[in-house]
Amino acid sequence: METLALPPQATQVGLAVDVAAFAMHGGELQVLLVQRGELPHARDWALPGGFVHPGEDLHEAALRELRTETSVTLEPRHLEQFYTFGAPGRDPRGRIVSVAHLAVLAHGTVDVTGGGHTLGAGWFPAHRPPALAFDHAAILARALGRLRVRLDYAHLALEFLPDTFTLPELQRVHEAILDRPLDKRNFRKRLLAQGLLVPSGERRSGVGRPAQLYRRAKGAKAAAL
Amino acid sequence: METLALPPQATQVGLAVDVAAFAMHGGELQVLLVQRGELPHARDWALPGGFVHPGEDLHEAALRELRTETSVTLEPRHLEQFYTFGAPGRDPRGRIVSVAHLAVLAHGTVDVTGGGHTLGAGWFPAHRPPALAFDHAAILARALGRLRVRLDYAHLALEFLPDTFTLPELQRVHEAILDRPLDKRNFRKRLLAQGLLVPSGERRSGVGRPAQLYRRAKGAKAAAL
DNA sequence: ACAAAAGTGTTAAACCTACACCCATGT
DNA sequence: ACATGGGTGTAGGTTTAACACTTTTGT
Repeated sequence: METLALPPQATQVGLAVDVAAFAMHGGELQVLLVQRGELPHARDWALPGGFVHPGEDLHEAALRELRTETSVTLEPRHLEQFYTFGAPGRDPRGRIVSVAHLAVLAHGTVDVTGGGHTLGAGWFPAHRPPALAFDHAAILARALGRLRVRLDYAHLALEFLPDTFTLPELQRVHEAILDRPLDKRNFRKRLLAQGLLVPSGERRSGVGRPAQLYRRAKGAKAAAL
Repeated sequence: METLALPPQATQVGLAVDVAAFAMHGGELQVLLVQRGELPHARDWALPGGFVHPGEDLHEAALRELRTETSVTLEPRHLEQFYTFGAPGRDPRGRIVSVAHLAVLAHGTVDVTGGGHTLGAGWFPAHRPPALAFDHAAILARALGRLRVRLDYAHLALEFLPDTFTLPELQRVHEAILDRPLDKRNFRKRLLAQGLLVPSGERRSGVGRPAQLYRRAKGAKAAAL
């Protein structure tokens, strides 16, 4: 079987992955961007990404690009392919098809620096990003849409937080992703009714009344897509 | 810009599209399959698909493969990319990445014959398909999942029917996609409450009381994804 | 007249939304 | 004591699910 040849009509294209990686910082939803060091679009900001290696899975490639183009070394809490961008003119270097991925990074993934052939890396407000290279603005917009859908559905909001967290913190994650305020009482009722959260100790924040800490209930895994 | 070269690390892969095309026949949800005429998997059934041409959009490629591998000449009523399959070992001929598409064909698209290098084409029960080539069983399973999600959401069920249709016919589409029975009264209430359907003339079916015909309300376009 | 499929309403439970005040802590 | 943010309940409207009989036609 290994000896079968590709048929002649098989278009060869460059295969890339791009990653829209999100995290919460300062109560805001932020997206991780890198500053390109090479043409085309040198010095422009872009989503981390690059070419898939031979024999490498798409998922692995996305993980690798995240690690090598930024200083992020921990595994993302969530990584999911969400759309493939393949319009013929999208990259001036030729036919390059990019499989876009959505990643959620653990809380505390703050320090990012460039790696590989990037000039730097940084966090930017996900809903108000700077100008982006290629068609990355469209990719980011679609990533945000997918993130919104996943909120209800799976328990993806928890992946933005440490193992233990307070309900107000979780609410801020939801609000940041939806980009609108939510009612505190209704939010609590809904989340606690789902039975995925169990209380633990107590905690004092810097200011105000201390909040109850929760962790995800054992045996609560994210729903299938 | 056109003169920029692909960087050396750009893996070249074969780029393909596969199409899971659905229609209703005999009250059942059916999927369109072709019988392969070439190695690998000669004589096995597979989703229609093939290599993207240079300069061709993914969407166009999916339309073309549908036309040339089967006798389907009308535009699909719906065509949407839903997932990209790129595991290194999925095709014995080498690294081939397939962007999978979901299509809905108009009611009455019955006669299908093979084209191109296929031995034939035919309709099969979508929920109980025959053995399929490559990883096409996984592709089909995911297509069915997406179809289910789109039911609620957009008004995709209407695309399975002719311009005018009865409510029991529409209900059968929903039931076929969900693969479970629905309550007649609740179904009607829900659908009519959406205000997307307007009644027209009357119609007699072969047997039993004739059913009211409906058409989609003017100005009701499918919701965005 | 009978067989076959279309059509029709009500009720209970669950869910969603809006809304305002008291509580526990640090300074 | 006061500023800060955490925590709590209720009522109205909407949505969902379960459920059985009558109507219209063709044979």
